[in-house]
Amino acid sequence: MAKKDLLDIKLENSLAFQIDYTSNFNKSFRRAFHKKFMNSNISMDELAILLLINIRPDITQTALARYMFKGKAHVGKILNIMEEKGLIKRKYIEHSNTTKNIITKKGNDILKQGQKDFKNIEKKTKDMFSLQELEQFFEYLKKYRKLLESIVEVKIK
Amino acid sequence: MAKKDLLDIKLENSLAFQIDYTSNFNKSFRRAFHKKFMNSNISMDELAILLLINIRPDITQTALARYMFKGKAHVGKILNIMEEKGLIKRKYIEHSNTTKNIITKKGNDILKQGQKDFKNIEKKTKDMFSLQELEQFFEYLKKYRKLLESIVEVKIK
DNA sequence: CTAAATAGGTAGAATTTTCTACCTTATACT
DNA sequence: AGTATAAGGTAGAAAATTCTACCTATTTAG
Repeated sequence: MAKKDLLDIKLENSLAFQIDYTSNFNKSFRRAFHKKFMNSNISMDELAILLLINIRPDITQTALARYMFKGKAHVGKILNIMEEKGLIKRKYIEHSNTTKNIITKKGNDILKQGQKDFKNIEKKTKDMFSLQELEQFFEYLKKYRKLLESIVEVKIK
Repeated sequence: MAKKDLLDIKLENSLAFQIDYTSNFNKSFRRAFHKKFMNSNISMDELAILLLINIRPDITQTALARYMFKGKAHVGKILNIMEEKGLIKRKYIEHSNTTKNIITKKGNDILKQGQKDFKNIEKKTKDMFSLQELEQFFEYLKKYRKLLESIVEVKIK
Protein backbone atom coordinates (compact mmCIF):
# COMPACT_ATOMS: atom_id res chain seq x y z
CA MET A 1 0.00 0.00 0.00
CA ALA A 2 1.22 3.46 -0.88
CA LYS A 3 0.46 4.91 2.49
CA LYS A 4 3.06 2.85 4.32
CA ASP A 5 5.73 3.52 1.78
CA LEU A 6 5.10 7.21 2.10
CA LEU A 7 6.73 7.13 5.49
CA ASP A 8 10.22 6.59 4.29
CA ILE A 9 10.45 9.22 1.64
CA LYS A 10 11.25 12.86 2.14
CA LEU A 11 8.67 14.18 -0.25
CA GLU A 12 6.03 13.34 2.28
CA ASN A 13 7.29 16.17 4.44
CA SER A 14 6.32 18.65 1.80
CA LEU A 15 3.02 20.35 2.36
CA ALA A 16 2.49 20.78 -1.36
CA PHE A 17 2.86 17.06 -1.87
CA GLN A 18 0.59 16.21 1.02
CA ILE A 19 -2.14 18.45 -0.27
CA ASP A 20 -1.74 17.13 -3.74
CA TYR A 21 -1.86 13.60 -2.53
CA THR A 22 -5.00 14.25 -0.54
CA SER A 23 -6.47 16.10 -3.45
CA ASN A 24 -6.04 13.15 -5.76
CA PHE A 25 -7.26 10.84 -3.07
CA ASN A 26 -10.33 12.96 -2.70
CA LYS A 27 -11.01 12.86 -6.39
CA SER A 28 -10.77 9.10 -6.50
CA PHE A 29 -13.04 8.92 -3.51
CA ARG A 30 -15.68 11.01 -5.21
CA ARG A 31 -15.72 8.66 -8.14
CA ALA A 32 -15.86 5.56 -5.98
CA PHE A 33 -18.55 7.04 -3.78
CA HIS A 34 -20.60 7.95 -6.77
CA LYS A 35 -20.37 4.46 -8.19
CA LYS A 36 -21.34 2.79 -4.97
CA PHE A 37 -24.03 4.95 -3.50
CA MET A 38 -25.43 7.23 -6.09
CA ASN A 39 -27.82 4.78 -7.62
CA SER A 40 -29.60 7.73 -9.14
CA ASN A 41 -26.81 8.27 -11.65
CA ILE A 42 -25.72 11.68 -10.50
CA SER A 43 -22.16 12.84 -10.12
CA MET A 44 -20.76 14.60 -7.08
CA ASP A 45 -20.40 17.77 -9.11
CA GLU A 46 -24.01 17.62 -10.07
CA LEU A 47 -25.00 17.09 -6.47
CA ALA A 48 -22.85 20.01 -5.39
CA ILE A 49 -24.62 22.16 -7.94
CA LEU A 50 -28.02 21.04 -6.69
CA LEU A 51 -26.95 21.91 -3.16
CA LEU A 52 -25.75 25.32 -4.24
CA ILE A 53 -28.83 26.14 -6.28
CA ASN A 54 -30.99 24.97 -3.42
CA ILE A 55 -29.32 27.41 -1.05
CA ARG A 56 -29.20 30.23 -3.56
CA PRO A 57 -31.87 29.84 -6.20
CA ASP A 58 -30.63 32.83 -8.17
CA ILE A 59 -27.00 31.87 -8.36
CA THR A 60 -25.50 32.43 -11.80
CA GLN A 61 -23.53 29.91 -13.72
CA THR A 62 -20.40 31.99 -13.41
CA ALA A 63 -20.80 32.19 -9.64
CA LEU A 64 -21.28 28.44 -9.52
CA ALA A 65 -18.07 28.03 -11.43
CA ARG A 66 -16.24 30.25 -8.97
CA TYR A 67 -17.50 28.31 -5.99
CA MET A 68 -16.50 25.05 -7.52
CA PHE A 69 -13.29 26.41 -8.93
CA LYS A 70 -14.00 25.16 -12.39
CA GLY A 71 -14.27 27.01 -15.66
CA LYS A 72 -17.64 28.49 -16.48
CA ALA A 73 -17.68 26.66 -19.80
CA HIS A 74 -17.33 23.41 -17.97
CA VAL A 75 -20.07 24.25 -15.50
CA GLY A 76 -22.31 25.24 -18.38
CA LYS A 77 -21.84 21.78 -19.84
CA ILE A 78 -22.63 20.11 -16.56
CA LEU A 79 -25.76 22.21 -16.28
CA ASN A 80 -26.85 21.17 -19.76
CA ILE A 81 -26.35 17.53 -18.90
CA MET A 82 -28.33 18.07 -15.74
CA GLU A 83 -31.16 19.49 -17.77
CA GLU A 84 -31.03 16.50 -20.11
CA LYS A 85 -31.24 14.24 -17.09
CA GLY A 86 -34.24 16.20 -15.90
CA LEU A 87 -32.63 17.41 -12.69
CA ILE A 88 -33.06 21.07 -13.47
CA LYS A 89 -34.85 23.30 -15.93
CA ARG A 90 -32.83 26.10 -17.51
CA LYS A 91 -34.69 29.30 -18.21
CA TYR A 92 -33.21 32.31 -19.92
CA ILE A 93 -34.09 35.59 -18.24
CA GLU A 94 -34.17 38.21 -20.99
CA HIS A 95 -33.85 41.45 -19.11
CA SER A 96 -30.86 40.31 -17.10
CA ASN A 97 -28.90 38.27 -19.60
CA THR A 98 -28.72 35.34 -17.22
CA THR A 99 -30.06 31.83 -17.15
CA LYS A 100 -31.98 30.70 -14.12
CA ASN A 101 -31.59 27.07 -13.14
CA ILE A 102 -34.66 25.66 -11.48
CA ILE A 103 -34.57 22.36 -9.63
CA THR A 104 -37.22 19.95 -10.89
CA LYS A 105 -39.25 17.48 -8.86
CA LYS A 106 -36.85 14.75 -9.86
CA GLY A 107 -33.87 16.94 -9.03
CA ASN A 108 -35.36 17.68 -5.67
CA ASP A 109 -35.85 14.02 -4.84
CA ILE A 110 -32.26 13.31 -5.67
CA LEU A 111 -31.15 16.35 -3.74
CA LYS A 112 -32.95 15.03 -0.67
CA GLN A 113 -31.18 11.69 -1.00
CA GLY A 114 -27.88 13.43 -1.58
CA GLN A 115 -28.35 15.55 1.49
CA LYS A 116 -28.82 12.37 3.45
CA ASP A 117 -25.55 10.98 2.13
CA PHE A 118 -23.86 14.26 2.93
CA LYS A 119 -25.24 14.25 6.45
CA ASN A 120 -23.87 10.78 6.86
CA ILE A 121 -20.41 11.96 5.94
CA GLU A 122 -20.76 14.92 8.22
CA LYS A 123 -21.75 12.67 11.06
CA LYS A 124 -18.66 10.60 10.50
CA THR A 125 -16.66 13.79 10.33
CA LYS A 126 -17.94 14.90 13.70
CA ASP A 127 -17.05 11.54 15.15
CA MET A 128 -13.48 11.93 14.03
CA PHE A 129 -12.90 15.65 14.46
CA SER A 130 -13.86 17.84 17.36
CA LEU A 131 -15.41 21.17 16.46
CA GLN A 132 -12.24 22.89 17.45
CA GLU A 133 -10.09 20.64 15.32
CA LEU A 134 -12.38 21.19 12.41
CA GLU A 135 -12.13 24.94 12.70
CA GLN A 136 -8.41 24.70 12.85
CA PHE A 137 -8.34 22.41 9.87
CA PHE A 138 -10.35 24.94 7.87
CA GLU A 139 -8.01 27.65 9.01
CA TYR A 140 -5.02 25.68 7.81
CA LEU A 141 -6.60 25.06 4.45
CA LYS A 142 -7.39 28.74 4.09
CA LYS A 143 -3.86 29.63 5.05
CA TYR A 144 -2.55 27.19 2.53
CA ARG A 145 -4.59 28.78 -0.23
CA LYS A 146 -3.30 32.16 0.83
CA LEU A 147 0.21 30.79 0.64
CA LEU A 148 -0.33 29.66 -2.92
CA GLU A 149 -1.85 33.01 -3.80
CA SER A 150 1.26 34.72 -2.54
CA ILE A 151 3.32 32.84 -5.10
CA VAL A 152 1.19 33.20 -8.20
CA GLU A 153 -2.26 34.53 -8.75
CA VAL A 154 -4.68 31.63 -9.01
CA LYS A 155 -7.65 32.17 -11.19
CA ILE A 156 -10.15 30.45 -13.38
CA LYS A 157 -11.37 31.44 -16.79
CA MET B 1 -14.20 37.18 -5.46
CA ALA B 2 -15.40 33.74 -4.51
CA LYS B 3 -13.63 33.68 -1.20
CA LYS B 4 -15.71 36.43 0.35
CA ASP B 5 -18.98 34.99 -0.86
CA LEU B 6 -18.09 31.68 0.63
CA LEU B 7 -18.62 33.10 4.05
CA ASP B 8 -22.35 33.35 3.87
CA ILE B 9 -23.18 29.94 2.57
CA LYS B 10 -23.59 26.82 4.63
CA LEU B 11 -21.70 24.55 2.30
CA GLU B 12 -18.50 26.14 3.44
CA ASN B 13 -18.95 24.42 6.77
CA SER B 14 -18.63 21.07 5.11
CA LEU B 15 -15.21 19.52 5.30
CA ALA B 16 -15.75 17.68 2.04
CA PHE B 17 -16.47 20.93 0.27
CA GLN B 18 -13.49 22.67 1.83
CA ILE B 19 -11.14 19.95 0.77
CA ASP B 20 -12.60 19.88 -2.67
CA TYR B 21 -12.32 23.59 -3.00
CA THR B 22 -8.71 23.55 -1.88
CA SER B 23 -8.03 20.65 -4.16
CA ASN B 24 -9.27 22.52 -7.19
CA PHE B 25 -7.47 25.61 -6.05
CA ASN B 26 -4.32 23.61 -5.80
CA LYS B 27 -4.72 22.26 -9.28
CA SER B 28 -5.22 25.71 -10.74
CA PHE B 29 -2.20 26.87 -8.82
CA ARG B 30 -0.05 24.16 -10.28
CA ARG B 31 -1.02 25.20 -13.74
CA ALA B 32 -0.44 28.88 -13.07
CA PHE B 33 2.86 28.19 -11.36
CA HIS B 34 4.02 26.10 -14.23
CA LYS B 35 3.15 28.79 -16.73
CA LYS B 36 4.92 31.50 -14.83
CA PHE B 37 8.05 29.93 -13.49
CA MET B 38 8.77 26.74 -15.30
CA ASN B 39 10.44 28.30 -18.27
CA SER B 40 11.89 24.91 -18.98
CA ASN B 41 8.55 23.60 -20.16
CA ILE B 42 8.07 20.98 -17.53
CA SER B 43 4.84 20.22 -15.72
CA MET B 44 4.49 19.83 -11.97
CA ASP B 45 3.76 16.16 -12.45
CA GLU B 46 6.92 15.73 -14.40
CA LEU B 47 8.87 17.54 -11.74
CA ALA B 48 7.32 15.38 -9.03
CA ILE B 49 8.40 12.33 -10.98
CA LEU B 50 11.93 13.65 -11.30
CA LEU B 51 11.99 14.24 -7.55
CA LEU B 52 10.75 10.75 -6.87
CA ILE B 53 13.15 9.05 -9.24
CA ASN B 54 15.96 11.10 -7.79
CA ILE B 55 15.19 9.83 -4.30
CA ARG B 56 14.53 6.28 -5.40
CA PRO B 57 16.31 5.50 -8.63
CA ASP B 58 14.74 2.05 -8.88
CA ILE B 59 11.15 3.08 -8.35
CA THR B 60 8.76 1.34 -10.72
CA GLN B 61 6.18 3.05 -12.81
CA THR B 62 3.40 1.42 -10.83
CA ALA B 63 4.88 2.65 -7.57
CA LEU B 64 5.14 6.13 -9.02
CA ALA B 65 1.50 5.94 -9.91
CA ARG B 66 0.60 4.93 -6.39
CA TYR B 67 2.54 7.80 -4.88
CA MET B 68 0.92 10.27 -7.16
CA PHE B 69 -2.46 8.67 -6.95
CA LYS B 70 -2.85 8.46 -10.66
CA GLY B 71 -3.42 5.48 -12.93
CA LYS B 72 -0.34 3.62 -14.04
CA ALA B 73 -1.35 4.02 -17.66
CA HIS B 74 -1.36 7.75 -17.20
CA VAL B 75 2.02 7.78 -15.52
CA GLY B 76 3.36 5.64 -18.33
CA LYS B 77 2.29 8.27 -20.78
CA ILE B 78 3.88 11.04 -18.77
CA LEU B 79 7.11 9.04 -18.63
CA ASN B 80 7.07 8.62 -22.40
CA ILE B 81 6.59 12.33 -22.87
CA MET B 82 9.44 12.94 -20.46
CA GLU B 83 11.64 10.70 -22.54
CA GLU B 84 10.64 12.59 -25.68
CA LYS B 85 11.58 15.80 -23.94
CA GLY B 86 14.90 14.28 -23.03
CA LEU B 87 14.39 14.47 -19.28
CA ILE B 88 14.80 10.77 -18.73
CA LYS B 89 15.91 7.68 -20.55
CA ARG B 90 13.73 4.60 -20.30
CA LYS B 91 15.49 1.29 -20.25
CA TYR B 92 13.75 -2.05 -20.20
CA ILE B 93 15.28 -4.52 -17.78
CA GLU B 94 14.68 -7.95 -19.23
CA HIS B 95 15.09 -10.22 -16.27
CA SER B 96 12.79 -8.22 -14.05
CA ASN B 97 10.05 -7.16 -16.45
CA THR B 98 10.41 -3.57 -15.38
CA THR B 99 11.51 -0.37 -17.02
CA LYS B 100 14.15 1.70 -15.34
CA ASN B 101 13.85 5.44 -15.73
CA ILE B 102 17.18 7.19 -15.68
CA ILE B 103 17.43 10.95 -15.28
CA THR B 104 19.45 12.56 -18.06
CA LYS B 105 21.79 15.51 -17.79
CA LYS B 106 19.04 17.78 -19.02
CA GLY B 107 16.60 16.23 -16.60
CA ASN B 108 19.02 16.75 -13.79
CA ASP B 109 19.51 20.41 -14.59
CA ILE B 110 15.80 20.95 -14.54
CA LEU B 111 15.49 18.94 -11.37
CA LYS B 112 18.01 21.23 -9.70
CA GLN B 113 16.02 24.26 -10.73
CA GLY B 114 12.80 22.62 -9.63
CA GLN B 115 14.26 21.79 -6.26
CA LYS B 116 15.08 25.46 -5.87
CA ASP B 117 11.48 26.40 -6.62
CA PHE B 118 10.31 23.78 -4.19
CA LYS B 119 12.61 25.06 -1.50
CA ASN B 120 11.23 28.48 -2.05
CA ILE B 121 7.73 27.25 -1.43
CA GLU B 122 8.89 25.38 1.62
CA LYS B 123 10.51 28.49 2.96
CA LYS B 124 7.24 30.35 2.55
CA THR B 125 5.48 27.46 4.20
CA LYS B 126 7.75 27.68 7.21
CA ASP B 127 7.11 31.37 7.45
CA MET B 128 3.39 30.78 7.63
CA PHE B 129 3.21 27.55 9.61
CA SER B 130 5.07 26.57 12.73
CA LEU B 131 6.48 23.09 12.79
CA GLN B 132 3.81 22.07 15.23
CA GLU B 133 1.04 23.44 13.08
CA LEU B 134 2.43 21.69 10.08
CA GLU B 135 2.49 18.36 11.84
CA GLN B 136 -1.05 18.85 12.94
CA PHE B 137 -2.09 19.82 9.44
CA PHE B 138 -0.58 16.61 8.09
CA GLU B 139 -2.33 14.67 10.81
CA TYR B 140 -5.65 16.20 9.84
CA LEU B 141 -5.13 15.39 6.19
CA LYS B 142 -4.27 11.82 7.08
CA LYS B 143 -7.33 11.57 9.24
CA TYR B 144 -9.45 12.93 6.47
CA ARG B 145 -8.19 10.29 4.08
CA LYS B 146 -8.94 7.67 6.68
CA LEU B 147 -12.42 9.06 6.99
CA LEU B 148 -12.98 8.71 3.28
CA GLU B 149 -11.59 5.19 3.35
CA SER B 150 -14.12 4.27 5.99
CA ILE B 151 -16.92 5.16 3.61
CA VAL B 152 -15.75 3.52 0.42
CA GLU B 153 -12.53 1.88 -0.55
CA VAL B 154 -10.46 4.33 -2.58
CA LYS B 155 -8.20 2.81 -5.13
CA ILE B 156 -6.52 3.41 -8.42
CA LYS B 157 -6.26 1.12 -11.37
C1' DC C 1 -25.63 59.87 -25.14
C1' DT C 2 -22.07 56.94 -26.61
C1' DA C 3 -17.97 54.20 -26.44
C1' DA C 4 -15.35 51.11 -23.69
C1' DA C 5 -15.14 47.80 -20.32
C1' DT C 6 -17.27 44.15 -17.87
C1' DA C 7 -20.15 40.04 -16.85
C1' DG C 8 -23.08 36.02 -18.26
C1' DG C 9 -23.06 32.58 -21.42
C1' DT C 10 -22.00 29.10 -25.43
C1' DA C 11 -19.38 26.39 -28.97
C1' DG C 12 -15.72 23.59 -30.41
C1' DA C 13 -11.06 22.26 -30.34
C1' DA C 14 -7.41 20.63 -27.53
C1' DT C 15 -5.63 18.57 -23.59
C1' DT C 16 -5.67 15.75 -19.56
C1' DT C 17 -7.12 11.90 -17.11
C1' DT C 18 -9.36 7.61 -16.59
C1' DC C 19 -10.92 3.10 -17.91
C1' DT C 20 -10.68 -1.43 -20.03
C1' DA C 21 -8.53 -4.94 -21.98
C1' DC C 22 -4.63 -7.11 -23.01
C1' DC C 23 0.43 -8.83 -23.01
C1' DT C 24 4.51 -10.34 -20.48
C1' DT C 25 7.07 -11.91 -16.67
C1' DA C 26 7.60 -13.15 -11.82
C1' DT C 27 5.96 -15.41 -7.74
C1' DA C 28 3.29 -18.73 -4.97
C1' DC C 29 1.38 -23.12 -4.42
C1' DT C 30 0.54 -27.97 -4.81
C1' DA D 1 7.52 -29.09 -13.06
C1' DG D 2 2.99 -26.93 -13.91
C1' DT D 3 -0.49 -23.88 -13.14
C1' DA D 4 -2.76 -20.00 -10.95
C1' DT D 5 -2.22 -15.48 -9.41
C1' DA D 6 -0.24 -11.23 -9.06
C1' DA D 7 2.69 -7.34 -10.72
C1' DG D 8 4.81 -4.30 -14.36
C1' DG D 9 3.52 -2.29 -18.64
C1' DT D 10 1.16 -0.63 -22.93
C1' DA D 11 -2.57 0.65 -26.29
C1' DG D 12 -6.66 2.75 -27.50
C1' DA D 13 -11.17 4.33 -26.48
C1' DA D 14 -13.87 7.10 -23.48
C1' DA D 15 -14.70 10.67 -20.34
C1' DA D 16 -13.53 14.85 -17.92
C1' DT D 17 -11.56 19.33 -17.98
C1' DT D 18 -9.55 23.33 -19.92
C1' DC D 19 -8.74 26.83 -23.32
C1' DT D 20 -9.87 30.17 -26.83
C1' DA D 21 -12.74 32.75 -29.16
C1' DC D 22 -16.88 34.62 -29.68
C1' DC D 23 -21.77 36.59 -28.80
C1' DT D 24 -24.98 39.35 -26.11
C1' DA D 25 -26.41 42.40 -22.57
C1' DT D 26 -25.20 45.46 -18.85
C1' DT D 27 -22.68 48.82 -16.54
C1' DT D 28 -19.38 52.63 -16.30
C1' DA D 29 -16.97 56.73 -17.54
C1' DG D 30 -16.29 60.67 -20.23
